[in-house]
This record gives sequence, structure tokens and C-alpha cells, in this order.
Amino acid sequence: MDVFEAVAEPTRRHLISLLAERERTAGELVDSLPSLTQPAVSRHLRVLRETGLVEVRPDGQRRIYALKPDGLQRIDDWITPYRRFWRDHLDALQQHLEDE
Amino acid sequence: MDVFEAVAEPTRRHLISLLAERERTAGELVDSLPSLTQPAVSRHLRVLRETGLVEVRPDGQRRIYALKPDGLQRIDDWITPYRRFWRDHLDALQQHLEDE
DNA sequence: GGCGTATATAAGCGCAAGGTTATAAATCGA
DNA sequence: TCGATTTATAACCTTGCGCTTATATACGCC
Repeated sequence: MDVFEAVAEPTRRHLISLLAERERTAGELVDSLPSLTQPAVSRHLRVLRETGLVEVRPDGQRRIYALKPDGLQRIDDWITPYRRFWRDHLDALQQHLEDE
Repeated sequence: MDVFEAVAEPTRRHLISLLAERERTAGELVDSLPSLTQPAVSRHLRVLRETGLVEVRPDGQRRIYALKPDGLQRIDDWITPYRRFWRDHLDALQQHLEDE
């Protein structure tokens, strides 16, 4: 699975936003998603690990998950060339409003 | 389907890059993807339409597809708050290198 | 009107993703 | 050491996606 598919899943985006606040143990993340079972969350975390979006370090019997800085950058790199499209569009809109 | 799932598919990212160069007819897009059949491409275009990533206008019996400026922006909006992560990381790395 | 071209939809199929329950593996604490 | 806790994996099931072939729909042209 690649980064785009990893991020396409709403639950995984939720996990990413939780880890953006601060690093958390697997158990805390499970508790943050009461609609899912522990194995389901564990599988999502595995996907995030394997796509390089998060990293883990052991702390006794706990696993502490943290957001990896450069994971999402690959998506940003892809989107960068397209950014001019809506930027140009907004510029044109602004110009139009100023002309009135 | 939402924008993230739409963009998660490699073929659809390919179509987006083709439409970023210039607008094209459905037939041109089909010809650009020789590994796929016409209905397959048509379905991908439908997804891109329904997620607001492209727009179509008829030209006789042809359909001309064009990239919609604000479609990908929704992904960019999502990624924006996370951008500081790798920016800070790069800053820290640069600082570290300068310190040596 | 009738035929060829261009595009979209329908129906069916295989496969992978995400969910569950059950269980393994590792560590902590009494 | 042994039971409880924490996390990961296994096995299985269902659903949805993307592909195909076949067909519908719409338009251009003679």
C-alpha cells in the first residue's frame, strides 16, 4: 500500500490527527476510537507504519506511536505542481473583484 | 467516494496529470491509457467528476474534460496544518548541520 | 433515415480492504 | 512463578472497487 491509499481511509486520517497533537500509546489510540475493536486499530497502525507515516518505539509492554515528519511530505510533493491551478484561479477572481 | 479515495488510485492520478497539461476529450484520455478499455477509463472519469476534480463540457458528440482548479485544494487544505512537521524537522536538521 | 463514431452505463467477476472473534506473544506486578 | 495487561497476528467474512464484455445513448454525416 502506498501513502495515498493509507491517507484515503478516514480512520487513518483520524489517527494521524491524534498523533499530530502528541504521541500516544497504542492503547490510548484504541480508546480514542470507541467504534472500533483493538485489532482493527492495530491493523490501521500497521498500515501507517509500513507507509512511513508513523514510527513506534517500545516502552515496556506499551508501544508509543508518533507522527513521522516526512511521511505526509510525499503527498505534498505530489500536489505542489498543481497548486498553481487554484492559486491562478483565485488571483483571477481577485482581479475580477478589484476591477468592479 | 471522497477526494482522498479518488486520488488514491494511480490511474486517476495519471488522468489528473494529463489534464494538468491541457484539457482533453474522453477519447484522447482513453488513447493515453492503452492498458485499459474505454469503459474502464470512463468510470475513472466519472469518479473524478463526482468528486469535483474535473469538469466536462460537451462538444458535439465529444466530451471535453478539464481539471477543476479547486478540486485538489481540499487535499491541500487538509495537509496544511501538518506542513509544519516536516518544515520544523528540516529546520532542525539544517540547524544541526550548521552547528557542526 | 440510416450508419459509423464517441461516450456512458449495465452486469458480472475476482480480489483486496476493513471488520470481527480468537489467540499468540511480551511485559508487568503481586 | 503466575495471572493480568498490552499489543500484534491469524483466520474468516462481507463489501466495495476496478476490470471486462456487452449494450444503450447521442451525435455527425451521407
